[in-house]
Amino acid sequence: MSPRRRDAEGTAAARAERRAELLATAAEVFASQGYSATTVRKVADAAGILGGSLYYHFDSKEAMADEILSTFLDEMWAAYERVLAAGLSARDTLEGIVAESFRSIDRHRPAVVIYQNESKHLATSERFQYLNESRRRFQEMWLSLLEQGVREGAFRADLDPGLVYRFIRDTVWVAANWYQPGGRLSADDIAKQYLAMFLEGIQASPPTSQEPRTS
Amino acid sequence: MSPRRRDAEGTAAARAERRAELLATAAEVFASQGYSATTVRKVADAAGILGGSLYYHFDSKEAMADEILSTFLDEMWAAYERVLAAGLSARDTLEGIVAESFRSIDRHRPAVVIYQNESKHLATSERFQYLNESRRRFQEMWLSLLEQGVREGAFRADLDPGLVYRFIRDTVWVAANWYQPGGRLSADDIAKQYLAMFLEGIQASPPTSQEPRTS
Amino acid sequence: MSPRRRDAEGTAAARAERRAELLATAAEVFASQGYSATTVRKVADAAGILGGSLYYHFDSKEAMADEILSTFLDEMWAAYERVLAAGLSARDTLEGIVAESFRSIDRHRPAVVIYQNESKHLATSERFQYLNESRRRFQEMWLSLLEQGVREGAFRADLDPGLVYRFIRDTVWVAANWYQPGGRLSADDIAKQYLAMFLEGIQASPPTSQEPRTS
Amino acid sequence: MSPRRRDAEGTAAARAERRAELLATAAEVFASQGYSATTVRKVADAAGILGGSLYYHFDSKEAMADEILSTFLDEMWAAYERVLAAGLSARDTLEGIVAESFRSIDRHRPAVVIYQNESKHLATSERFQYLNESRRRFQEMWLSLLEQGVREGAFRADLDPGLVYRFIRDTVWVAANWYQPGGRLSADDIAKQYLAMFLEGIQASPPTSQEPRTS
DNA sequence: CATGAATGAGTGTTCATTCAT
DNA sequence: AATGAATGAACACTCATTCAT
Repeated sequence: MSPRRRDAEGTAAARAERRAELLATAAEVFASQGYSATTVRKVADAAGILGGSLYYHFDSKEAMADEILSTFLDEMWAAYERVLAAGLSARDTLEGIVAESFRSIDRHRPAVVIYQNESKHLATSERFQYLNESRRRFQEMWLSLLEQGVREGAFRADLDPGLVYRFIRDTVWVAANWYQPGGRLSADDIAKQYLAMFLEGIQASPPTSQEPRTS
Repeated sequence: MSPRRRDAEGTAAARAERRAELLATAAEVFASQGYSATTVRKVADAAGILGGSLYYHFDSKEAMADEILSTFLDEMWAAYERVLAAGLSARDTLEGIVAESFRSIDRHRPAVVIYQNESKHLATSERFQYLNESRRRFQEMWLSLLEQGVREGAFRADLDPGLVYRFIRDTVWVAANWYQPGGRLSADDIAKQYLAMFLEGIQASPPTSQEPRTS
Repeated sequence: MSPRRRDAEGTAAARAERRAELLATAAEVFASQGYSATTVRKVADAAGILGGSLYYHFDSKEAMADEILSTFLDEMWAAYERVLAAGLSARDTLEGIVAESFRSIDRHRPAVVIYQNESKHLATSERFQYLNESRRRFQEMWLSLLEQGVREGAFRADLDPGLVYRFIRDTVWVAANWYQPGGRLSADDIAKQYLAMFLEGIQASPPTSQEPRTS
Repeated sequence: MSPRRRDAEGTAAARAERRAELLATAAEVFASQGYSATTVRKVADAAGILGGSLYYHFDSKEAMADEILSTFLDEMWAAYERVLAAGLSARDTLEGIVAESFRSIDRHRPAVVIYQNESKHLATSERFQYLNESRRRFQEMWLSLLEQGVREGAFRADLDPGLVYRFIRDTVWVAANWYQPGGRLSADDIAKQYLAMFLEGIQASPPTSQEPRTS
């Protein structure tokens, strides 16, 4: 490797690293204060630079949100695809998807919060159309998964599929608002307990059928 | 009744009515566009008046949000108190609380959306301390209800109470984001299905022992 | 005329008048400092209001330039059309056009300066395409007028028409840079002398033909 | 010649050459986009370097404009002085000055455009006082030349000298805005035709007395 | 009750300039 | 010589708010 080549790589890598740092900071601030309520100066303050300096790295505030969200979504969908490609049962697929979702929250918590809170607003702009597309794809995935589960006899047939879809979707993603990486419960712990609630409910198991209820 | 007196009454009543109208409009816009992203002018446009004219009715944009949220919370807590005062079993209380929550969503959808999306941000200001207090009260209520349920043998004991609390809280409130009063599913329908999911899960019941498996 | 109607007219008229006042101020500043070098605040200062207040009246700095230029061009072309419609000889038409041009300078001096100095720059934006169109129309008018003059034997045939066109165009418009309404020379005075120079040159008349040159 | 010495010479010469290159580029961009509307980055882009790198060669954006204009003016005045020093007739001097002006435009077109469009604005700063001085000197030169011409019977006496001065000055310099070196008309062609217009006008000569009018 | 014009602080963004490398 | 990251002041523009009418 020639010195020149190493230099070029070095600066390109350093640049990418700085971008990533700044994006992480921006994501944190957007998530905690809300995208609209966050000024570019607040982001810059959190990064220890001046407002205008951010524009050396990014074209606009919108561009930062764009990069934060699309990076997160790309990674999330890649993980989902791996699960879906395995051709498991509906139940196992559901477990896999939920587990991956919590892993996404673990790795991209601020991005998930932004996605959750701002995507309705952002999606009105041309640039963020992929948010709408992601939402559609998400819905299709869940509805067909739930349908498959009912067909396989794994899931109850007496529930409205649209409702169940929203129930799971919301519950999983909204958890990003309180989840703390490195906290008492790991992402996998939460996934496990959430799955238990989704699948079996919070009700104590009824006495076995051998002991019929005396009403 | 003297004309003067009638006028005064008429004016006072009309004034209150106008306030309510304007607040409803403001709540709608705040909910759909986000509080920070909503300008006073947008609210005024939606109400068919000019921006400055809102200040005849309200002291500030913040005052509008305040009145929207506190009205909603007051009514919600009154309903919760009625349920809690009945001294029912944990299971029945849970049903009652969830049902009342969906009734709140039905009656105050925009307020609930604002509460959901903006309260973290708003609660940093002195004026909105009651949001923090409401959150605390909410948490206490749920934790003691869940504990009671476990004691009564109604709820599973193997789940983290804090997690279950957040699970239910989030799932219920986030529904305000998609619920449409007068839509296909009524608030009570949704409450019923959500309760079914909370309590029994989405998994199909295993075959009962009366229908023995043919091995 | 009902009071209501008079009120409506009154406020509409007052509004239009205020706009015109502010536009005149803006034109003055744009003309004297250059459009790009003029900040919105400078315009506002000159108008005795704050920077932001201009946006109650105009959408943008560009919108002000637009209104200034299009108002001027509309009036100028209307005047030109009146001259052209009279069907005069080329010489008389030229006199009329030049006279109208100096009247335009008299009435819209700042607008003419802006047109002269900034139109190349502004015309790159979609909004100002009419500047290009006006330039084309202007060129066509002059070229056909000069051609007509040559045909009629009124103008010399040994000059490059494109050159003569630019010569006259530039000389007339650039005068806006130093012309002062109410100064020593009136717009009509200047028009008369400019016409003398265009037509007959600055050279002293040669001795009459009765005294043929002895070379 | 020691290597050290050759290096030093090479460096100094190369440095001067690079400056000249960069100044030519800057002049081009300033002329085509306007000084205020031109960012340092645009100049650097046109030169194929980064914005900050220009500051190795020049102290500031203003310094570039300064060097461009003063170089042009120095050369122009040197040429004018040569013409004036020849002690010719007013008519021949005028021809010489106009011809030199078009040669200046040919050699320094961008500088002339900048001078034409920006000098009023730049001349407000201390650094550019020489622009005002040049203007004064220019005016004196022309006024005395015109006066001489009238005295000599070469120029008409019925025209306002100030007006004629401005007429010629503007017409000559403004031509820099459309002149293209290497175009259809050379600088000398244009000078010749402009002189014809200045001196004799664009009007066809009246029929000579040998061809008497038939009344 | 509402309007219309204004305020003034603040927003996202630009840009001339600096400087360590 | 040139880069790349940063500065800091300024810019066009927005917006919650005020107030005379």
